Amino acid sequence: MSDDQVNAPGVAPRDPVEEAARRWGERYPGAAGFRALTSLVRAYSATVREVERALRPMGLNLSRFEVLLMLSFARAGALPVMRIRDLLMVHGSSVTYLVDRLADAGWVVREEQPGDRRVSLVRITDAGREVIGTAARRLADAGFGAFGDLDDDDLDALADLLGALRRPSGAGG
Amino acid sequence: MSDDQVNAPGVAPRDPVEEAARRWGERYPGAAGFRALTSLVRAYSATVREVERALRPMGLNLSRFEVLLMLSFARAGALPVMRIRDLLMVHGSSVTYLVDRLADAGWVVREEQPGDRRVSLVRITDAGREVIGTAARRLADAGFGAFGDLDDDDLDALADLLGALRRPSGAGG
DNA sequence: CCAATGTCAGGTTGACTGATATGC
DNA sequence: CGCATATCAGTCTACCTGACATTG
Repeated sequence: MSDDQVNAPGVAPRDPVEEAARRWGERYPGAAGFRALTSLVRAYSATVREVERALRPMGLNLSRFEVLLMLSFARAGALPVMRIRDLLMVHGSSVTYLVDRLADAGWVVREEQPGDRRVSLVRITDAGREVIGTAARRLADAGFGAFGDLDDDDLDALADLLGALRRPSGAGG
Repeated sequence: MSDDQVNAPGVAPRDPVEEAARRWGERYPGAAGFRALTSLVRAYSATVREVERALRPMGLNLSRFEVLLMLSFARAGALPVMRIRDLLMVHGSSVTYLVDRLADAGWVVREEQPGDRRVSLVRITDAGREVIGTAARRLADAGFGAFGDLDDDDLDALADLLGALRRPSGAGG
């Protein structure tokens, strides 16, 4: 196994991820885990790049899109900052930053929550609903990055497997 | 599919990703694609957080780990900047930045490539080989984030599906 | 007083764009 | 000359920590 670019007969590991996984297996344990990790990282970066290209003309990136979408899905049309933080699995101060940007664009407003004045409710505006509707359809048209290349069965299987990663069975978090 | 989204009083909320996917399906096309995209984003962020926690004690993060690992896998022990860029699917200037950090730590050195003085070869040092060996075993011990919760069949299936995402079949780029 | 919510300031990371040298 | 390689300057995102005011 000392070939750099020479492929053994019948096998063509031209993909850098497969090549790296093979070399990992020669030296370290957990080659399947390494291959999955590397695939995840590359797929993420390729996908986010595509998705943000589709969103950019509307003044959105993926994080802002997600905040706005969650607000548009909320029955009350508004969510507390802490709730957005939990839904998106980001830091509280990141939510403050994101909401600032969305408020600059006029897509959300902050308001008090009656009954608990510590809470700052983030409410989507009509302009926000308009841009999120356009953005959602554009994103679907763009096939969600490269997800358009997969059929629904593959997409479901992928989402199921990925779901196990964000719900760690152990004591992680 | 399931109509049991009703929240009985006191019942824990369901998975936010599944909830969002359901609402997407009520309004927009491509619910399976949206679900897969959202799962990817959440799984990535949870996984990278775990992985970087495991690497941090050695002064590495995921990007630096990957550069050093690719160098340790290269037969010549060195790669041109452009080759690293292609392997990691990042910008050339990002590679310059990463190599600066690795060189600061004494894990790589830059040298000229004989025959083409435009090219700057990045070579891993003995110290670099030492740290990458330690880091690789620690990462495997840590289960590659939450990948340790999946068996090899699931990991292979996941990597296969993710592999399709980084090899766009369409006219995308 | 203590706990929770949210904002803010300051520092760090790393990715991107665009403008350069430099060499083929 | 065009083209490729790599670096650099400047910008932007988003994270983190810790402090703080406000409220329950």
